[in-house]
Amino acid sequence: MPDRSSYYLTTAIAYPNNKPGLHTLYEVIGADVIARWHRMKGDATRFLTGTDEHSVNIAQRAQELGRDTREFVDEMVDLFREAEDGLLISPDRFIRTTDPDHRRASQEMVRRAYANGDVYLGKYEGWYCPNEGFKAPSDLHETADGMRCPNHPNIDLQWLTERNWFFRLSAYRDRLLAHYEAHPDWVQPEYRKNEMLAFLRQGLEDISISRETFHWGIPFPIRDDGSPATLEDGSPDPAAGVIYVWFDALINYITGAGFPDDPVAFAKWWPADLHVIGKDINRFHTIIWPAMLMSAGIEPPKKVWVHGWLLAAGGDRMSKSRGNMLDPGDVVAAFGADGARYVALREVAFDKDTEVSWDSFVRRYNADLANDFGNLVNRTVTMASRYLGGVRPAARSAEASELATTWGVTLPAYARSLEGCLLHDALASLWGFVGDANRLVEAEQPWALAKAANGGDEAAAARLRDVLGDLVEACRLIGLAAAPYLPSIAPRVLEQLGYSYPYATDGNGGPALLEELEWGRHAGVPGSLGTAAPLFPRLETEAAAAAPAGSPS
RNA sequence: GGCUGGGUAGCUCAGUGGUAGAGCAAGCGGCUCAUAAUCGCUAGGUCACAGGUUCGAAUCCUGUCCCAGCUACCA
Repeated sequence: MPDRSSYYLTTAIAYPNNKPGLHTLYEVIGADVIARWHRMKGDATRFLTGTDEHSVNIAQRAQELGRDTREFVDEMVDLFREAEDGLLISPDRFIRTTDPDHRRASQEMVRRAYANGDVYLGKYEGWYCPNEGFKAPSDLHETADGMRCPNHPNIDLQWLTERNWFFRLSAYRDRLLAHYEAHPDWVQPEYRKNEMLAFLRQGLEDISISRETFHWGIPFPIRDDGSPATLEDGSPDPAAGVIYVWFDALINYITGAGFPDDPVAFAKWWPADLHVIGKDINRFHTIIWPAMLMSAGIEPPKKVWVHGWLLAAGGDRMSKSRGNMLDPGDVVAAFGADGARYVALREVAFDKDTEVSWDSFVRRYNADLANDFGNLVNRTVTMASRYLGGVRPAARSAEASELATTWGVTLPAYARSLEGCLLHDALASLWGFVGDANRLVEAEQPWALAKAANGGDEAAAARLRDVLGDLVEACRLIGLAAAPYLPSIAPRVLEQLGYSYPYATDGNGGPALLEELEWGRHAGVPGSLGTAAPLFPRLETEAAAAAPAGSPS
């Protein structure tokens, strides 16, 4: 047997300065679906998600609240983990940039870049807010009194120069362009790649990678003279400053693969197969990050997928401060974890921004999950139980069943979309098949066949078994195929159909999914149907589905 | 400002030269196995606006208006 192929994917790590909204977790839900798909296919899969905790804003926020920074982030990180648990996110590791191995990885990357001649001492100049540190000009207002910080308009800003270490990003322009040329699909969707190519062609400036005005960060491992920045007692020398948060944040992806402590694991997982990121951090991932890796003699990731955002009604960006975000807890409470995952990924295109609302989620849930799929399973199990005495009917052969023919088209389209990160298109393909199954019920009218069979019509009895067998098989296939999206409902579908569910709760173990998704895979296996029970209770649009206060409507 | 993409049915969107499409929502009808579910039918658009090319334009060209993204150190 050949080794299982490995698949390593990551999300961006979130900065935990607040309770996460659904728009933040959307990316993680999408990545989780991809991770589960690969696990079920039988790939050795590693899925990394986590938090980016070294931003000056985090330290600032903790200070405002009068809290110890570490204690504050621990609490915020718990909120993230709870929200992810509620959505059945299944990371193989939840990485925190405050983890000790990440400190080692970040310092090692600085050392390697330094050894390679790509790190040098320079100075960083800019407007400095005494309360917040250096501010980008784009974050400031120019007034008659000079430049002002929007958060502290009464304080005079200072033009300061700080000693900084710089990374020689400018040296990597041509190598990056060559990389883009050699790997034309490495940044997707295409228009996101083109934006970065345009940026590259303008030329690159070096970037600062250290800070010395605050100490919430990973200690910079090198002194001005190149010697290790370690004090006699082995502790880091605070005078050396800290690694700038962006440089350390990106490195989480290799820390999570075993760098530098575990070369065997690292060789297995790296380069990553997929980074799923938001459009706001494209440049960091597709220009700075590959240059950092090149400098350290490490291959760039194979693919970066840049997803869009959930927008509130009117096209506004969702945020806590705007008061228009969807609380994942509310969404899970109303739709269930599976329903929340489904509506988010079905309503929002994974390759661009989409406007969503509580109402659009309710409509989608009712139409696709309660009415189409949930009801299909319910009517199938009910009819088969009633008409056939609880014995599970076998599907017809693939040659004899029109549903099998349709499935032969549906599954490849579904798999192609999913593996191409078009997670919404994948669901659209699969739900087309749900409609085919519902139409078969109307065309065959099993209740009429049952009546005829009761009257002694042998042909009708045979046809009844065939039709219901096909429908049971269709439900099995849909339930299994949708399992990455509906991880807790899929086992219940199989159970109602009288099948055991062979995968663990994270999708690992069990037979290769694509084999299980062959029409009639278990047609010869006798079994009894389970009990029909609604999988997705319908939400009434007026009472039960009322949007929680504060949600965009 | 520059570059790129977009403005199509109430909603979300597909459709790159040949008589406007899907899903949802709405109305009507059928069926009864089912979560008032399902199946069928109907209605609904001067395809942002104005010119132009063409036998013919949502689709190509020009201009205008509007929206979004990119245009480097908040992350």
